[in-house]
Amino acid sequence: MLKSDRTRRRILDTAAQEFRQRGYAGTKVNDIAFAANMRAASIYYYFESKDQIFEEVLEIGLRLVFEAVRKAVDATPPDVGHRARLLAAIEAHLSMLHEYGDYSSANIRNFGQTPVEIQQRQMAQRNAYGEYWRELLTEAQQAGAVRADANLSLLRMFLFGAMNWTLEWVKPGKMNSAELAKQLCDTLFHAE
Amino acid sequence: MLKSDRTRRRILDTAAQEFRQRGYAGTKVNDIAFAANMRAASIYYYFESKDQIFEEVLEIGLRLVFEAVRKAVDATPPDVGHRARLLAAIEAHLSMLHEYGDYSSANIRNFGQTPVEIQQRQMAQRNAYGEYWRELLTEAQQAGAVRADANLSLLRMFLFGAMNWTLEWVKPGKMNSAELAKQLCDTLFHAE
DNA sequence: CAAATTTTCTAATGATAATTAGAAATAGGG
DNA sequence: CCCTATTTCTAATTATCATTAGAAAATTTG
Repeated sequence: MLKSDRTRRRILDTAAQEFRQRGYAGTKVNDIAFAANMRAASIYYYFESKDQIFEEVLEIGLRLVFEAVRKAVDATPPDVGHRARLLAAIEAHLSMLHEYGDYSSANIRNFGQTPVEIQQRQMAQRNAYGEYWRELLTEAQQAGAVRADANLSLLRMFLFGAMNWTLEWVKPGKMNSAELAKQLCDTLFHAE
Repeated sequence: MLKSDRTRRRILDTAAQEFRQRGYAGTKVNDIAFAANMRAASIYYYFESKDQIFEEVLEIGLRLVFEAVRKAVDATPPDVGHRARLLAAIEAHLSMLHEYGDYSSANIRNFGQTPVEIQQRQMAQRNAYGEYWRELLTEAQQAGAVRADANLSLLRMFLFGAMNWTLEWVKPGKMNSAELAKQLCDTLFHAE
C-alpha cells in the first residue's frame, strides 16, 4: 500500500472520530490535522475541502455495514432457515457498526444535520440499504420466520432503531454482537 | 403571560429547531435571532450565551417527555394491568417526543456531541429517566406482563432505540402515537 | 404627559476557521 | 550523491461568529 494511501486513510479515520464526537460543523480541519499528526494545509493535498472529507466518511460509514450484511447473508447455506439468515444479517450489522464505530456513528448522528445537497447524494445508498432489508424481511415473513400479522415497515424501523441506538450505550470494546443479535432477534421476531 | 416570557419562549422554540436541524456548533446565534424576528444582540438580553440556550433546550427536551410519561403512568387506574401501563408510558413518550420534536430531537441528536461539562450537568436527569423505566419494566416483569426470561436492560435499550428512532423517519405531523405504541408494545413484550 | 424601566438595535471587537500560495523538506530511482 | 516528484509546512487571506458597548426605541408607571 502506498504511503499516500495510508496517509489518506489516516486522515479519514481521524476525521470520522472527530465528526462522531463533535459533529459536522463542530469539527475543525485543524483538529483533524493535529489528530493525524500534520498541519491543516497538508489535508488539502489529499482532499478538496472539509465537505469532501465529511461526505466520504458518511459514504464509508454506510457502505462497510451494507457490504458486511450482504456478505453475511450470502454466506448462509441455502438450507438454513430464514430466521437464521435474519440473525446473521443483524449480527453483521451490529458487528460492523461497532468495528467501524466512528464512521457509522458519524453517519447516523450527523445525517439529519447535513446540508441538503450532501444528504441528497447519499440518499440512493441509504434507500438501497433499506430496500435490501425490506426484501430480507419480506422473504422471511413469507417463509413463516416472522409473524404473518407483523407490519414489516414498522418492524424494520424498530429494528434499525434498536440496532443503531447501540452506538449510544454499548461501551467501546464491550460489544458482543453475537449475543446482542440473538437477543434482539428473539425479541423482535418471536414467530413460532 | 409576560411579553418578555413569550419572547424568551420564542427564542427557545426557534433555537430548538435550529439545533435539531444544524447541530450544536452549526447553529449560529444570528440564525436563531432572525428566525425569531430579532437581531443577534437582542438574544443576549434573555440569555447569557449560546451555550446557555443550548443547555436549556436539552433540558426541556428530556423533561417534557419524562413529565408526560410519569403523568400518563400515574393516570392509569390501579386495576389496569402492567402491560397497559407500559403501553400508556410508550404512547406518552412517543407522543411528547413528536409534539415537541424540535426539543427532543435536539437533545437526542446532539447529546453525544455536546461539550463534556454540559453533558455532565444533564446526566442526573438522563439517569433518572432511565431508572424510571427500569422500575416500570421490573414491576411489569414481576407481574408477568413481560417474559420472565427477558433481559430487562437490553429490552429497555431496544425500546429506547425504537422509540427515539421514530424522530428520524416518521413524517412531521404524521405521528399516530397510539397505533405506533401498540405495535411496538406487541412486538417487544409478547408475554403470555 | 414625563420619568423610569424594559426591550431592541447598530456598530464594533476580537477570535477562530477554511482555504490558498508558495517555499521547504523528504523520498525514491538512477 | 543528484534529480525529480511527492509530501508537508509556514504564513497569509478572507470570512464568519459570539459577544459587548452603548445608543435608540418602546413600554410602563406615576
